[in-house]
Amino acid sequence: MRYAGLEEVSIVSNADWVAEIAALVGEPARAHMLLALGDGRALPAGELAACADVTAQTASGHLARLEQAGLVTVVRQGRHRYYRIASVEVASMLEAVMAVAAVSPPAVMRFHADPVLQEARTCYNHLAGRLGVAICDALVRIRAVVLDGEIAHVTTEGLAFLESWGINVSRIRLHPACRTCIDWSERRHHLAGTVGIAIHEHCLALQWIEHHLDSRAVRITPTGERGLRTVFGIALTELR
Amino acid sequence: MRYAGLEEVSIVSNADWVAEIAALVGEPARAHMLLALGDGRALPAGELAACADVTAQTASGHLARLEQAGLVTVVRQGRHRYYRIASVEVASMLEAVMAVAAVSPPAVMRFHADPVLQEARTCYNHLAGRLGVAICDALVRIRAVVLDGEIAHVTTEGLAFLESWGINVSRIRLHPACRTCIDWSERRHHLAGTVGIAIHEHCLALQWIEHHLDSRAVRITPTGERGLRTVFGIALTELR
DNA sequence: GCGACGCTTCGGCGCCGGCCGAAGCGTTCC
DNA sequence: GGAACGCTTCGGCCGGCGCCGAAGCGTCGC
Repeated sequence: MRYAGLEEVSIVSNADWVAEIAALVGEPARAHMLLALGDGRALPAGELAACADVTAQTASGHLARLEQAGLVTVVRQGRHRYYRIASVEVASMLEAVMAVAAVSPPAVMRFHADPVLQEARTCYNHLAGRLGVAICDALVRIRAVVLDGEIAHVTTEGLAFLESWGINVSRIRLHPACRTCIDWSERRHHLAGTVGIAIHEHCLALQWIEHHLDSRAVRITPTGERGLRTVFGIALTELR
Repeated sequence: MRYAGLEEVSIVSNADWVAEIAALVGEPARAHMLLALGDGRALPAGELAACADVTAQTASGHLARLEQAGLVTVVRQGRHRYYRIASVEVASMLEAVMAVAAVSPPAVMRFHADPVLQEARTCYNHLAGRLGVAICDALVRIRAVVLDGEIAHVTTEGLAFLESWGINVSRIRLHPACRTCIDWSERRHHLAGTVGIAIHEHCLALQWIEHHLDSRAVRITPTGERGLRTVFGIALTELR
């Protein structure tokens, strides 16, 4: 039966294109390179080849395909070609695949809970891992934030707290809520969106964290260790 | 240099697992079957084989791999085996891949804008396509909802509107905000999360929409056509 | 100007995975 | 009880893809 011109139509070619995009990620060397770029940085082709443990020729071929499909962008700088994740959509897709990988059944569970990435890392533009989850938990504990499914609502106390910590909350005050990510390593939530990005950027500005040179892992500095304990009540030992 | 026991460690085995999950989606026959299940329904293996245009043996092998990896679950009912998407994470991953596929560069753009799926479909548990986007736009127009990146905030007027339409807003009132999805077919937002689900379920309850028997497409009934015009100011012609 | 470096292109090889025909198992209907 | 149906398992074939050595191009440092 038909309504208003609706017809029964196959979704064939969309599935083919979805398969093509997923297949680009579904090859270990390419996945390594994409995840290496996962924290938003730009890396040269040689370094990506090393990440993936393949030769420059192999890496070059893979990167060409990723670029043609729009998953990465490339900028030439002298003899170097710097690659980066092309869009937030691509980064989100990688996190989504990781979220699925993290909840795979124990029988085939081979997802390596890398202690360093579990402890603190960036999730494209915000903090993730145990640090990200601990900050989220601390904000919930002091009722700065209320979790509701995939949304985190910032309370009036929360705005005051963030402001006293030094974050400019003028934009957050307009819409005191943000997205959360399901953290694949902890299987709990960390803050994403406007609040998550603001916290990440503020931790960098305070030099509480440093970005690892060649990994998504994030280093917590001694200053950061003290600050996390003082401001959030987070002991570094609880992140290990 | 090291801080607090942090060590430089490769992310090798995580990438391998991400590649394995993505590769499961990255094969056209499996992608067809997964997308066929994308609206949350359960389908028997034979029907999935037909969706993917492969024999029962081929479909059986693919489904076994999907089940082993935890992407689908299976329930036996007599001689039939009914498969469904295993979790919200898997559904989100499929949407994330589709979002990337939709924004691929024009040079390799082969994503088929299926008119039926573009018009109205379900996105796992909420409305998507032109209908989903039109409802979102209408709510923004009457200031029932304010968009802020990936978050949609429900205003006081919005709560009143939804309540007068017949939705129980007691839960939404607690946290008047929800997630949005980037609609791959329209490249604009539609409402997901609590509000998106509530709207989808209410449209079903009012019999404004019907689920298509073997597709993610959603049928808009004559009752729905009138209701959409009356309540939301949406003409069916603007959805075609 | 020349050598070194970063990276790309070309061509070839080997392996893996998707396919289906045949056979088999469990369930249902007559 | 036997035929039909839904689906799984087995075995084999074939095409595609990932790999790298060799060669080449553009850039940079001395």
